[in-house]
Amino acid sequence: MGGSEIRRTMPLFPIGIVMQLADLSARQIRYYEEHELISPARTEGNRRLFSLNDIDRLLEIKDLLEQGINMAGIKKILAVSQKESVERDPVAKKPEMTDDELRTLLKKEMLSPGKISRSSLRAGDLSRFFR
DNA sequence: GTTCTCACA
DNA sequence: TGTGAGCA
Repeated sequence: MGGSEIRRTMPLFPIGIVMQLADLSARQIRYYEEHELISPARTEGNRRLFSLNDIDRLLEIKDLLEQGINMAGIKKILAVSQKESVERDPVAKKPEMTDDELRTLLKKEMLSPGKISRSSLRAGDLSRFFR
């Protein structure tokens, strides 16, 4: 296991930030959670906290959804992705997205068309990820 | 101000 | 999926 794994699973972002990064409504994000497509952590106050992995998954879900795949299908595909990373030979090299690639993807999301109002984001939340 | 759950003129 | 209510 790479030490970067903990960085990706570390609960960091509230739903508001995730909404902007993944360009999904809070309703959708919560809906996907209900269907166990994601499982964000919770604060003591019951607020959801998403990790980079959660966001990565959300983007994947969004992608599949735009391809016309329904919840059942996505759930299945995501399950396979999970299974593959688990069954993946521990010794073998993992053809997985690197942290850097993930950051690049998120950065791209922030700067993608329609997100000119991203100024509020630079304030803190992600600043340390895109130094 | 933000997020949460619940419910639907 | 959106939206609004009523809380914390």
